[in-house]
Amino acid sequence: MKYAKEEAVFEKYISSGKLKQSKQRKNIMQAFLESGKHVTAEELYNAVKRKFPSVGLITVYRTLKLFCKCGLAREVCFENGTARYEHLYGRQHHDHLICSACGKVIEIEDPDIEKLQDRQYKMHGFVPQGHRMDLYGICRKCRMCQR
Amino acid sequence: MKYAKEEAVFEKYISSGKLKQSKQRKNIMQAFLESGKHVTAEELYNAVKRKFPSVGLITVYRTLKLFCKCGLAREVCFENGTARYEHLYGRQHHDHLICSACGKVIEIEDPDIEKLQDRQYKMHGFVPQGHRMDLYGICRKCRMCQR
DNA sequence: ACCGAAACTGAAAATGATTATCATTTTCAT
DNA sequence: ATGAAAATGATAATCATTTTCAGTTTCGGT
Ligand SMILES: [Mn+2]
Ligand SMILES: [Mn+2]
Ligand SMILES: [Zn+2]
Ligand SMILES: [Zn+2]
Repeated sequence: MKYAKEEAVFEKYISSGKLKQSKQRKNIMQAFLESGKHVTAEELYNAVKRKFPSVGLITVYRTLKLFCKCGLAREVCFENGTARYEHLYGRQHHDHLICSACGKVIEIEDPDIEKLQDRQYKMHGFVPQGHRMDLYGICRKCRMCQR
Repeated sequence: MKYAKEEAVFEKYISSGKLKQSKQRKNIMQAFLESGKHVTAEELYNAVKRKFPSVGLITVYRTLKLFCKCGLAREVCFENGTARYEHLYGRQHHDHLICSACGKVIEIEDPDIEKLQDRQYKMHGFVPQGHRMDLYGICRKCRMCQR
């Protein structure tokens, strides 16, 4: 159905390794695909539990790791320590603009910045492996309300 | 002596609040100023202990927080979760280029990137509060050795 | 459909970095 | 010198994440 492609990616990953399918994994995948962006392991766990009360938080952690390995998810950590997972399938690389007041996250893609980052890699003789750029600020709405 | 200015900043901060001086703080400050860049609380603790075995790790944590508050240090976290503290006094804002293989950290300042970041803030109606940009890659030396 | 090895699960315990508690010690203005 | 306020450090608590391990499930032969 709606997420056939994502499910195919995961199944391919499962069968290409010596991994096995399980209903827990299917349920967690389902909940992940339906979840909003940038979920916490715990948030996803709560979402799954609503429909499938038997799944454990530990399995959610393990399954999120699998999603990352097969390219369906990416782990991102903002300033507080907790890891968040975002959908990666069919998405471009992007960075984040975060409101420190309300936590809203805006995804930004700026090819000009990426070019300049490449310039830095070249200048220092590094082979790029990936980067993170998080811009923190206060959004318009929070400026209106707060004071 | 060598770090008179930094010490002055700290003393001013101490006396302007209702804080008090202590030999532990002096020792930790000493060790911090002499330390390399981007130390861990634990690394600093070990360095201090060599000269002053009585200081506790807890006090190192607390004192590092003070350094951050008075502008002598900045907390930075790279991809592994542990916090690192870098010298901030008399330093410009900068970002980091990190070798994923050997952990080497290169500090980069790129006004062009900063300009583009500001453009993003403006485009989305955010008031900037601070950002982090970490570029991960493999350095030249690591490419030679490793394979 | 059956088997068994290998993988998966989840509860409980372990981890590791950091923080809170609190009784004792130290600082510093009076 | 004195005492209130702050600092210290041992211990215990957090909190997110990982490890362990015994019981359960999957799946490729049969
Ligand atoms: Mn995102
Ligand atoms: Mn630095
Ligand atoms: Zn906001
Ligand atoms: Zn290197």
